Amino acid sequence: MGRPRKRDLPDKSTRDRILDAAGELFALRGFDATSVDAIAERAGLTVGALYRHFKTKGELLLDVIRRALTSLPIAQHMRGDSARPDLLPEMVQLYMAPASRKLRRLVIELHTAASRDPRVARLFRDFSERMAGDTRTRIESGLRDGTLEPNFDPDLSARFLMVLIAGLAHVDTLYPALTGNADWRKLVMEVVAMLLGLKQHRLSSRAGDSTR
Amino acid sequence: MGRPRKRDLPDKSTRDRILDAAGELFALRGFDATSVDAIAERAGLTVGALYRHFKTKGELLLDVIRRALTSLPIAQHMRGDSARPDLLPEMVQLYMAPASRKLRRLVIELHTAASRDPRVARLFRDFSERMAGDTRTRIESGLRDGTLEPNFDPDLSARFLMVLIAGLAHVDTLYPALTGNADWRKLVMEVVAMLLGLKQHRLSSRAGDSTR
Amino acid sequence: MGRPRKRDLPDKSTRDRILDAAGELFALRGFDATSVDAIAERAGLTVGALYRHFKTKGELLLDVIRRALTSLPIAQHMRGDSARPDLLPEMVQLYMAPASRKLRRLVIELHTAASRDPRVARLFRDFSERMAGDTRTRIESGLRDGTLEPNFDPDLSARFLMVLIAGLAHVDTLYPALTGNADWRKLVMEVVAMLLGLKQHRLSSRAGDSTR
Amino acid sequence: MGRPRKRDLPDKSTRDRILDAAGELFALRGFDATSVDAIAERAGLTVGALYRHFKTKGELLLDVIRRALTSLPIAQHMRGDSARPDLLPEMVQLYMAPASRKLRRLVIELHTAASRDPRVARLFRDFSERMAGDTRTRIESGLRDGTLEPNFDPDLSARFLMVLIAGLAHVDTLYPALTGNADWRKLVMEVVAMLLGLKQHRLSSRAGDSTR
DNA sequence: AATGAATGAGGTTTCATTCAT
DNA sequence: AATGAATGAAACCTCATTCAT
Repeated sequence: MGRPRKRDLPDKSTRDRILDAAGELFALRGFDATSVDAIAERAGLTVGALYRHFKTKGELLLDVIRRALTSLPIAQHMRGDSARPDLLPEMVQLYMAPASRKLRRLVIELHTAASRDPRVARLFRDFSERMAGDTRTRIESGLRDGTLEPNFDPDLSARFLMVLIAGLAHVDTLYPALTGNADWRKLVMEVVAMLLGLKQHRLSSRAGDSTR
Repeated sequence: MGRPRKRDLPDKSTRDRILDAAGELFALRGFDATSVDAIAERAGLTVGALYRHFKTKGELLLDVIRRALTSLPIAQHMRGDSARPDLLPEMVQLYMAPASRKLRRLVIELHTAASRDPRVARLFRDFSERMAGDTRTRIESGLRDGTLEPNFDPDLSARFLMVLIAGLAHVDTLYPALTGNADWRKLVMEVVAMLLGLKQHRLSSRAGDSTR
Repeated sequence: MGRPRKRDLPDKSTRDRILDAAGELFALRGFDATSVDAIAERAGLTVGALYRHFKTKGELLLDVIRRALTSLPIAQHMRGDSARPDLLPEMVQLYMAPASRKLRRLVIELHTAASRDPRVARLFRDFSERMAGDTRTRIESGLRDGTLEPNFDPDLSARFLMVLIAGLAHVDTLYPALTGNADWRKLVMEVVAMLLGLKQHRLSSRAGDSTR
Repeated sequence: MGRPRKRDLPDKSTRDRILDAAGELFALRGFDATSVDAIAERAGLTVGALYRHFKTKGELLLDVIRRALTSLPIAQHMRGDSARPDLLPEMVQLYMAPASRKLRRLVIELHTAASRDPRVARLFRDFSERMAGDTRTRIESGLRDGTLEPNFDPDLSARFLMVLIAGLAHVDTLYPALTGNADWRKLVMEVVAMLLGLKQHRLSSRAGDSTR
């Protein structure tokens, strides 16, 4: 009882260790199926300590998501030069990679959490809006410098991209085989390119067109 | 204790009443957050009665999903003449309608359940494969009779459509305003048309293309 | 619903079929662990029917035991000529046989039930008294005709025999290997013989004595 | 909700309090008929607390029995000098005393539990073997130093003693009056003495023999 | 800042019993 | 005499949360 006798020095802050643990478990088993004890154990401490850092399990979820939304590879990626529209296809590419499986899992959990808890929903909507805005800016920038020839309204295209990403999160559940299928990834990239009006891609799409 | 004296005649079978109640609640609050008591109460029974019809809560979920997968408007829709590829856009249209909100909610719950329970995952994958197969057949049929000029492999296109539908389920969470936006629906339909190679749509897409 | 459409003619009375089923299950799994549904199913009918024959599960246990106490091989055996004391060792012999395992199991269940339910306890005590009385009569009869030379009070010897039988019921749990061990059975028989003062046995006991 | 503000200091460890409570109730009403709530209440806790100490009710039974088997007066008694065979009759004497009623009750419960749960059966068989081995050692020791002149194989005699003890556990159910009967106890002791080949007892037995 | 035993409410499941048919 | 759906109470167990240490 009392403070721990010693312990391998925790290079990360306790708070971060908890957020990491919770994030992994929420993504793995879902919010409801993850017990506070399990989180504490994975973080290397006990419930009591956890409750010194987070008021309730719900708050913890909120913080996990808050952090995920900013540290998500997608979000990170987008923080780059907002004038470069070519980062958009790159981001989708990255997101579809077999290695991003855990990321896709977390996105699903995020959506689920948002559909349950209004506070999460709020956070999530704000994030989604920011993402849509950023994407729109990139499209418009591409339009100005002639890199893109968009077929559709940039705002709606941007939102479509986000919806598509939401759908792609479910690929592992729907068609597990697709993750490793190069043709599949190519198809998705074509659609993205068509959506943005990316020039060289449209050509490649035409080419594919004529061969059939 | 024991049997009740009588009761207002339940026109539907008890089993169906339970499945209805469970379906609604699962869609509304999710599997974990729905208590067996709540289901029983909504079905107008006691828990004990529920357990005479379903071995466990998990089995109940399985049966709810089984039924949903066959009675889902989408599935129903697809049961029509398999030679008519124009049903595909129609189906997507229907799915995006504001009125289908509950349906989209259930689809999310389905995905979540599938990512938790391997048995649900199995059921779901089978269903998804069937849907993909059916869609592919329609595309190929359109290719033969000249209605479609697909740009891509019909099988992959079919799967993309399913992934897109999964994504569209999240529209209410991501961008609630889109549901009522006609331009948005038009954009989605264009993408679908492009995917299938639906002739007139491709032209309209081209047209939009040239105006910008 | 209603009466059954037909069924394989039940040669035994329904009541007996229920008692048989209950007896087997009680012996197998114990009273508490046996559900009324299981009994009904094994008897080839449904709960409702069972409850037409027995008021409660407790009453059913009582009747099972009542019947067991009269139809038990032991009891049957004892019904023979009450002047023949040699039936006593025979009975013990029979009781120890590997084939009587189920019987021993039921005896344990009986004891357990008696230690739980005062009504069963009453029934059981009456039965035990009868058995002790019968045994005492046999011993006294042997004493009169010179077959036996009892070392102890016949009444106490008789009771000791019953206690020993209770203990022997636990052999399968305590030392499963003993059931098939001839030396073991011989030892028990020696003790029984010594208890009753059975003449030839005492000699054989003496013989064994001297060889060691 | 949450932890209570304080409480009368529980001198015993919580774990022990639970084991005590469970032991008493199991002996009193049997395993099945004892609810976890009842145990918790008797131990002065809530169920939740109980479950922090024992994984399931079954594990609790196992631990109760484990503790009983080592702390049982019988087992304690036997831990004494293993060269003193005279402890055996003493132990039986103690076991038959009216005051040992609860002990006998627990022994029955033990047997019942063993016949239900294979894990309990295992524990119990190990214990029984140990007891038999110890008893045999004592008999052989008595044989060497001339205190005993066993009539039978020491190993079988030892096992018979254990079976007899199992039977004696049922005395309260079979013939409640015997517990207080000195003649009865004398008879049992004679049989034990005869079994072990205890010299003076054999003589007294012989003596009784000749007077009849 | 951390421990971990304890609470209390709620979850899923089982089951003896009843009663309309 | 039989069916079997339904009841309601109680069983076992889990878990977020608190608090003395």
